[in-house]
Amino acid sequence: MPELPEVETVVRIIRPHLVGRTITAARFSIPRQLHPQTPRELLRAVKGRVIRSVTRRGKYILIELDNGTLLVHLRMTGRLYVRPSSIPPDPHERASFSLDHSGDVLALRDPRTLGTIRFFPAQAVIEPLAAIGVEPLEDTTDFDALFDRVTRHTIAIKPLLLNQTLFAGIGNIYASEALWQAGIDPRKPAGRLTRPQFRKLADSIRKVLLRAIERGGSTLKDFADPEGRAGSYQKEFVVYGHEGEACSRCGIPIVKIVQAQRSTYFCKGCQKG
DNA sequence: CACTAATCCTGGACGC
DNA sequence: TGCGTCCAGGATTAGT
Repeated sequence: MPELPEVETVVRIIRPHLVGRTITAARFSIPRQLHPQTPRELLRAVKGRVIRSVTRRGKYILIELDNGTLLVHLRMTGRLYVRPSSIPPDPHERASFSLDHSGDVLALRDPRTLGTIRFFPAQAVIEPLAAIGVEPLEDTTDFDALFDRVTRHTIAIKPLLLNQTLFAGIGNIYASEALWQAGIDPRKPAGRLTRPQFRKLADSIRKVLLRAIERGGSTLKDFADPEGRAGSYQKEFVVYGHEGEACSRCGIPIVKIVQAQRSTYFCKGCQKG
């Protein structure tokens, strides 16, 4: 479910409810989601610890404690939210952390149980983040270096955008949307992108993601922000899910293809670059 | 490196 | 109403 804008939305909303709070208890119903740790080990690591910060890196959520970091990934259907303990847990709630004082609960709802939670001690390397690529919204990127890395590949640009070691946080929806914005054929081999094309693509990615964050992310089936409100960016999808409809730029019907076992939506009329 | 398929799962949509 | 099939925002791995 969640790509960068949805994860960013979640982080912004839960952060003020979490920072400074102490975790007093925790429950986990699907041990596999904690692998390689056990529920007992994770509980022992977090109980009594104070939450220092809540941040995002790519699609990962980092909950920094006074003794280490909880690394949460929502995968396809995960939702992370804070609820009052007076509200009963959703049937699909797979993990919960009780917080001191207000009686709030930080909860992971995840019907497909593909999401993950892991704890890394303070001095440990957070290995899943080691190879994560550049943050698309930050302007500190060494553009030439990234261009060189991207154009080293021969695979099509769209599936390459899903590779988290280049741009971090782009998922299946925003990959299609950004390529349409940039007028680039998703089937084009990455190595054949010109420097101006890649520049335009990077700009389009930033614009699409920023706009989606403004809209509170996209809501398809499972995503709602932690306060239960839905994001609305899906109303602005130009190609994703619009197979057969006329392209808003050139009028040619949007087509759906499959690349690397994932759906890609694009316009053959105006994505010829 | 790249392509393909399979895997981890549940549930909603759709066709009959 | 019920059942079978397909599909889904992600990521990893095995085999070719």
